Amino acid sequence: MEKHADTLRNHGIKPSLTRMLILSYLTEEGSHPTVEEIYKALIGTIPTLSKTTVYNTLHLFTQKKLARAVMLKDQETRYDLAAHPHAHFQCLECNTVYDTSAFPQLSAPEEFLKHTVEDVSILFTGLCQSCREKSSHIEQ
Amino acid sequence: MEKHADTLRNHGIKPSLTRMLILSYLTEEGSHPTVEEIYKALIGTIPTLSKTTVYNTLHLFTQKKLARAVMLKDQETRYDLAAHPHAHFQCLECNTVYDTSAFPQLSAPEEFLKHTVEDVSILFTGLCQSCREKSSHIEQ
DNA sequence: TTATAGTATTGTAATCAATTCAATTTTAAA
DNA sequence: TTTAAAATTGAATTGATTACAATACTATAA
Repeated sequence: MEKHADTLRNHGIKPSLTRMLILSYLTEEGSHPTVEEIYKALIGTIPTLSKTTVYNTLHLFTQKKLARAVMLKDQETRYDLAAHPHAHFQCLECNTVYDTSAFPQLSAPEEFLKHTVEDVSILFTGLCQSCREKSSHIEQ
Repeated sequence: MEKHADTLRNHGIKPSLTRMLILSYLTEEGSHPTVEEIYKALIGTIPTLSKTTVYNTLHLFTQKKLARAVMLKDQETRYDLAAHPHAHFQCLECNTVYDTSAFPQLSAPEEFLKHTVEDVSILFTGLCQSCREKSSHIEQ
């Protein structure tokens, strides 16, 4: 837990219990959770937790570059730790999101060099293995 | 206009006037418009146009792979023609979106090869030239 | 032409993620 | 302590999107 406090301090964030638990969830639980998921996971531990606090905290983390908003073909925004950049693959059939461990090598196009590029996000979409197998079954 | 009708037919979409005008807007007007922008642009020409129709049409276009939903750090979904894939740069300060003409060369990571990758979207984020200049002015 | 079925369009109501904001609680410093 | 600043809360609101039932349009066959 002290590890999380340090991480927060290192990013210029005062380590409250709520913040440590949200960071802990981002670190230890499954990737790219939504605000709703985080809220539901922590309301048992922090009975007074408000969803607004989860929103506030994730905005703060994102601003301080501790977390990153992952944009998917989805309604809800999802969050990842900024320390582990990875590309995503999202199945358009079942909406499951898969991660890469490695981040594809990619440099910014020349046209963007005049801007200050701080981050890149890469999203592959298509049909996942499991959905492809299911649909080929049906068609036969 | 007949050109647009052909494009629609080629994608298995029956060419109604509304659909042609929406396609025309996507083709000729600025990139990645929102539903709201398309609606406002066309309500003068089609006075009975409903926003639901714009939503329906864009869903249809996307499904038929004529258009693509562009995911940005934004509330509103934006749409582009699928025929012109390009990466985007979005300024986190002013939210302006810049395009590339060229699409960065990028192959799917090995871990994704078992899935059927149909599309890739790439989003660079940071501070655009104009905002960087503005903010350096202020700080001096 | 008329009837009919299928498709497209419309508008209202509902949904739901996200934000606003004022009130309350907590924390830390004087 | 006292006080000010920061963090958290919750209710109300916003705004994009969807659901859905009603209406309008289109095309084909009798």
